[in-house]
Amino acid sequence: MNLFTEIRAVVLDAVARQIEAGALPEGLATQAITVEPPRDPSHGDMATNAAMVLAKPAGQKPRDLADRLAPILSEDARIGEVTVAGPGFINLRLAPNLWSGVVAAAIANGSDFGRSQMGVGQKVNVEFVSANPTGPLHVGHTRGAVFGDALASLLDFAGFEVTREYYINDGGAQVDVLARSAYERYREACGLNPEIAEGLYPGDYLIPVGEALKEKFGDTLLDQPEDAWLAQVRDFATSMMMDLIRADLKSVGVVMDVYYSEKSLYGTGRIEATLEDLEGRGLIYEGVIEPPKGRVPEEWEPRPQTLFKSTEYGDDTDRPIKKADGSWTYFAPDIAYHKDKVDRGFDLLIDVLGADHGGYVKRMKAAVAALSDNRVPLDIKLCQLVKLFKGGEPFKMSKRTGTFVTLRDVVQEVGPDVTRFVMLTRKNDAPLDFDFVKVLEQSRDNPVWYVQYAHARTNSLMMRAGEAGIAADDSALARADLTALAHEAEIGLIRKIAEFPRLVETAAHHHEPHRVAFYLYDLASEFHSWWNRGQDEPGLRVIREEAPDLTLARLALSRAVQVVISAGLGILGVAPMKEMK
RNA sequence: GGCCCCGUAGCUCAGCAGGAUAGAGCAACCGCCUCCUAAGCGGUAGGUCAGAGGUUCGAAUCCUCUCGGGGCCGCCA
Repeated sequence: MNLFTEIRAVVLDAVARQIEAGALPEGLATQAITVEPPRDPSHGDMATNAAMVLAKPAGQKPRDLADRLAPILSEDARIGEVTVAGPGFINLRLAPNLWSGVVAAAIANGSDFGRSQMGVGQKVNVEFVSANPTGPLHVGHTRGAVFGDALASLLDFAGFEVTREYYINDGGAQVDVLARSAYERYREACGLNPEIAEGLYPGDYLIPVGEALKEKFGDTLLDQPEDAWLAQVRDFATSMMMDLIRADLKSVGVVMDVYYSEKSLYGTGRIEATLEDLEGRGLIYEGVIEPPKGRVPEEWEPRPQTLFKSTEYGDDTDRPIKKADGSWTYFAPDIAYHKDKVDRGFDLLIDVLGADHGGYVKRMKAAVAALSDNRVPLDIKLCQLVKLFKGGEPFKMSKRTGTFVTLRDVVQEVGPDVTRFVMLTRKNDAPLDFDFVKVLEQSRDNPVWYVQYAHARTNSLMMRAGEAGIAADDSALARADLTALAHEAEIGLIRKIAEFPRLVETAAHHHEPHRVAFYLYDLASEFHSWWNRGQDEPGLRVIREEAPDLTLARLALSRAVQVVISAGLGILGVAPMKEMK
């Protein structure tokens, strides 16, 4: 239930009636008409810009139009006072029972409060993390993992049918490097000295892989030429790395629906077929790329390559799909992979990538546009860097020695819930500061703690009620007389709760889960504020044994807040806390 | 040289699909604990929304340009 769309329908109906009566011309565009909370609550509960939007196409003055719409709107039982203000805003005061209805709806729907049908069951594929299967996930991947997962949950909540997907880059040169690195660890496990040459992966996490190789192959791979062992060691190591990555993801609460192997595309003719498809559209040709201007590489030599005409779809230059030696570039199988997503019937594709992939965005969008005849949109969300701090001091990591801060390090230090929430308190395209000390601080400038505290407080109120012998289960709360909630702080809180369904839809529309985190912080703030009023004015306390009806109504409001926090945290993948330790 | 992202209060950042007087936290200052968790709450102060044009009844928001910060730019993925 979204009160704003409900009232917008009333406005649109009023406009339609004006058209019927001949007071407005037919065929007016109404998409731009909005119903939203006014910035200043004294203006009313909701405001619509209908008169201003329609004034020009209708050839009428906005005030006149508003004056005619106002009486029609006030006929609706859900609307109380209607006023026209400023350049032509129509301010609406809602019937009191609409507000109390919000509290009742929240309690009745529980953690499903705010679910939307906006997605109308459209199929969305969210591809995220997709880290090379060559080692454990690090902090940067963590942000992508959390962001992608929360975005997927958000879209699910908004009525889309969501698939979480991981693309395993197991087809390129990096898995050969992995194999060679693992082979050295295998030699080490066999009692030899490993020779970890420049360019190999030096990390300790390959030691168990070496041991497992010995377990499986004994010493049969020793002193064999690379050709003899590369393929099997590669597959073995890749598979172990994926087990590691799956476990990493699970430790932050991320579970993928699909793991899609790049290698599985090779030798199936899928890549070739995809390129034939593009060729059939005249988008593949042999050509020479211009060197990048202003930054000509040292040894630039023009060479003919197989190119994809991505400039047809807004890219800056055409892109190679084959290397000089005739093998595929990374781009070719990736096009086939995205074609596969289109063929699987997704209506919307979302790729979550690191910011260093910025140059990749246009070509991939071009490819998907071409392959789907512009039917399937591809949105690419780039996640910016995570800067680590410890108590305000930059937390340096050394890439040279192969020690980097891993996802596991972060989760072990602060826990999955804090990791997730903090990573979502910034929009994806802004850099994020992550301070191991600050995120655990118990203060208002730590949003995780503050929101959890609000939830715990609502829980504590329920406990107190129980101790006082007040039945405060949901069925009892459903019978509360909510008209008792008349104080401005209470109405303000209810307003905030009423915004939640609308917020879910806008956040989902923009593919921006961080909006949920900010909303929860605001809601928590209003709740703490209300609670604290009871400190100064005992009459405003939630639990007042001498006023059972009022107590019940306020407990219902607290419960509604609890439900919304819980639903919002659910989208972010964070477990609400029942008490603060 | 080109492309992408960013520029909002001293600091860190929000700003809802263009709407009314631009918001929050921190830092500063002033108040509030015999009282449902003061790990908190209330209040004061603080901004030419980088700059200049344009579109619009209306621009922090959309378009163009300039300046500043970051990222990317064939044979890596």
